[in-house]
Amino acid sequence: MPRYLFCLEQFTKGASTISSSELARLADETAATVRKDLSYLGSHGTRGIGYDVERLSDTIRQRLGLDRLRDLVIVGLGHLGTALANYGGFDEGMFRVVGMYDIDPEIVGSRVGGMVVRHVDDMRSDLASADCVFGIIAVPPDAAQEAADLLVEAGAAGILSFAPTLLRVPRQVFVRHIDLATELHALSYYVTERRSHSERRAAR
Amino acid sequence: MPRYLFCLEQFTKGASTISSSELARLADETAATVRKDLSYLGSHGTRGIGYDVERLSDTIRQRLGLDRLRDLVIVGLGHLGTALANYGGFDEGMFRVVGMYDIDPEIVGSRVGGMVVRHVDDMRSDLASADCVFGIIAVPPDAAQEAADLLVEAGAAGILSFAPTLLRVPRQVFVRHIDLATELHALSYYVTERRSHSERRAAR
DNA sequence: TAGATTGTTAATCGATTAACAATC
DNA sequence: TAGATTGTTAATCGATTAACAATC
Repeated sequence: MPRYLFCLEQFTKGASTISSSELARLADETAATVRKDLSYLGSHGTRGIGYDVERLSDTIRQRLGLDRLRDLVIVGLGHLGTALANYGGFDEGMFRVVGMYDIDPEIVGSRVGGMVVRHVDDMRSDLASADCVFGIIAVPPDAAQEAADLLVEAGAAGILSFAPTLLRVPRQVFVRHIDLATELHALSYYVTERRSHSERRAAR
Repeated sequence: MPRYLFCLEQFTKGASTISSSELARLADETAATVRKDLSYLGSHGTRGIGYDVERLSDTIRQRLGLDRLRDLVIVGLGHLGTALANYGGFDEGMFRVVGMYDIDPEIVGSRVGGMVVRHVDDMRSDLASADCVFGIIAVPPDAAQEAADLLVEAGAAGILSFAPTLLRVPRQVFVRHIDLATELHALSYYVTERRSHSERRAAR
């Protein structure tokens, strides 16, 4: 579902309406699946015409809980954290960075993207009044679990981790995990699969 | 499948054997599914004991085409590209960075992680003799399509893109796409879902 | 032998697809 | 009216699960 939204946002530059087959092509799906998924949203397209891009985007955003602003904190302001902090897509996407934390004295106190990096020890009190905060972990592997613990203590509702480490967190905290090695493995898998397919085809 | 490998690698510090239920817990799966998936690999566990961690890892790696070294190039050496270049997990994971490319004169010629960044125009000739190369795109959104085109021309077999842009590439090139906004959307979705669940539960 | 855990079958469940009436 | 495209049903396909014999 986030993928549909992503494709729609890419597409906005074009027409104001999109058909299920067009969206399917963009999202690498079949038209039938797209229609099924969208009808599940209770969303209303127009027969003979397609879906209103703007209206559909709004409906999906609402469904994803993106109708109100979400607060983000970034833990770890090395190269990765800095890159994430400077990522522009937050504004449109209904996220805003409300805090940046590090443990390195050289980094704490410096400015990244117009915001002063604070010490991780300040996180808990900083976020005491926040309602629903998402944490992004961009620290070295050894520090990832500690960062997760701090985020949990500070009341984070969800964590997005870029560290190649399995995190132990209470069940009520959602964790998503982006691991470069895993992504490369997946890529390698597809390429290997396809190659052996064409080899088999060539052998016939 | 890459996820199993990831979990196994995390686990290695412990015992030399792992049961389907343990692996299931780590990978957020059911024991039955794990056994089904692994049996599909033709892998052999031992009844009453479990799976040999080392042997299982090797089997999965082989299946993923990770039995031989894969070459990587990184396009875009800003903060994100630099973070990726310094990522340590390549060595164990059977990937190695063979080239770094940028277009900015301030970056071209500098050293990142012990390797000199070259100009994107050099990529094609640099990779002429390479067999199976994966490209990582870590450039700003506007430059992503251009980077993809260059990688395709240079003969990349797969592309991992961190740019929030839909890429047009020939069908034979595999693309994986990591978009921060999409990940956050997914996180937001789960949290929203769960919250409305517990509200419903509370309402009863 | 007793306990543990795999490998695999059969049953269930859910997701995808084809197809077409509804309708703009 | 003719063409296009949705929304939805019914059929198919695949994935997950339960369960248990096999066996270490």
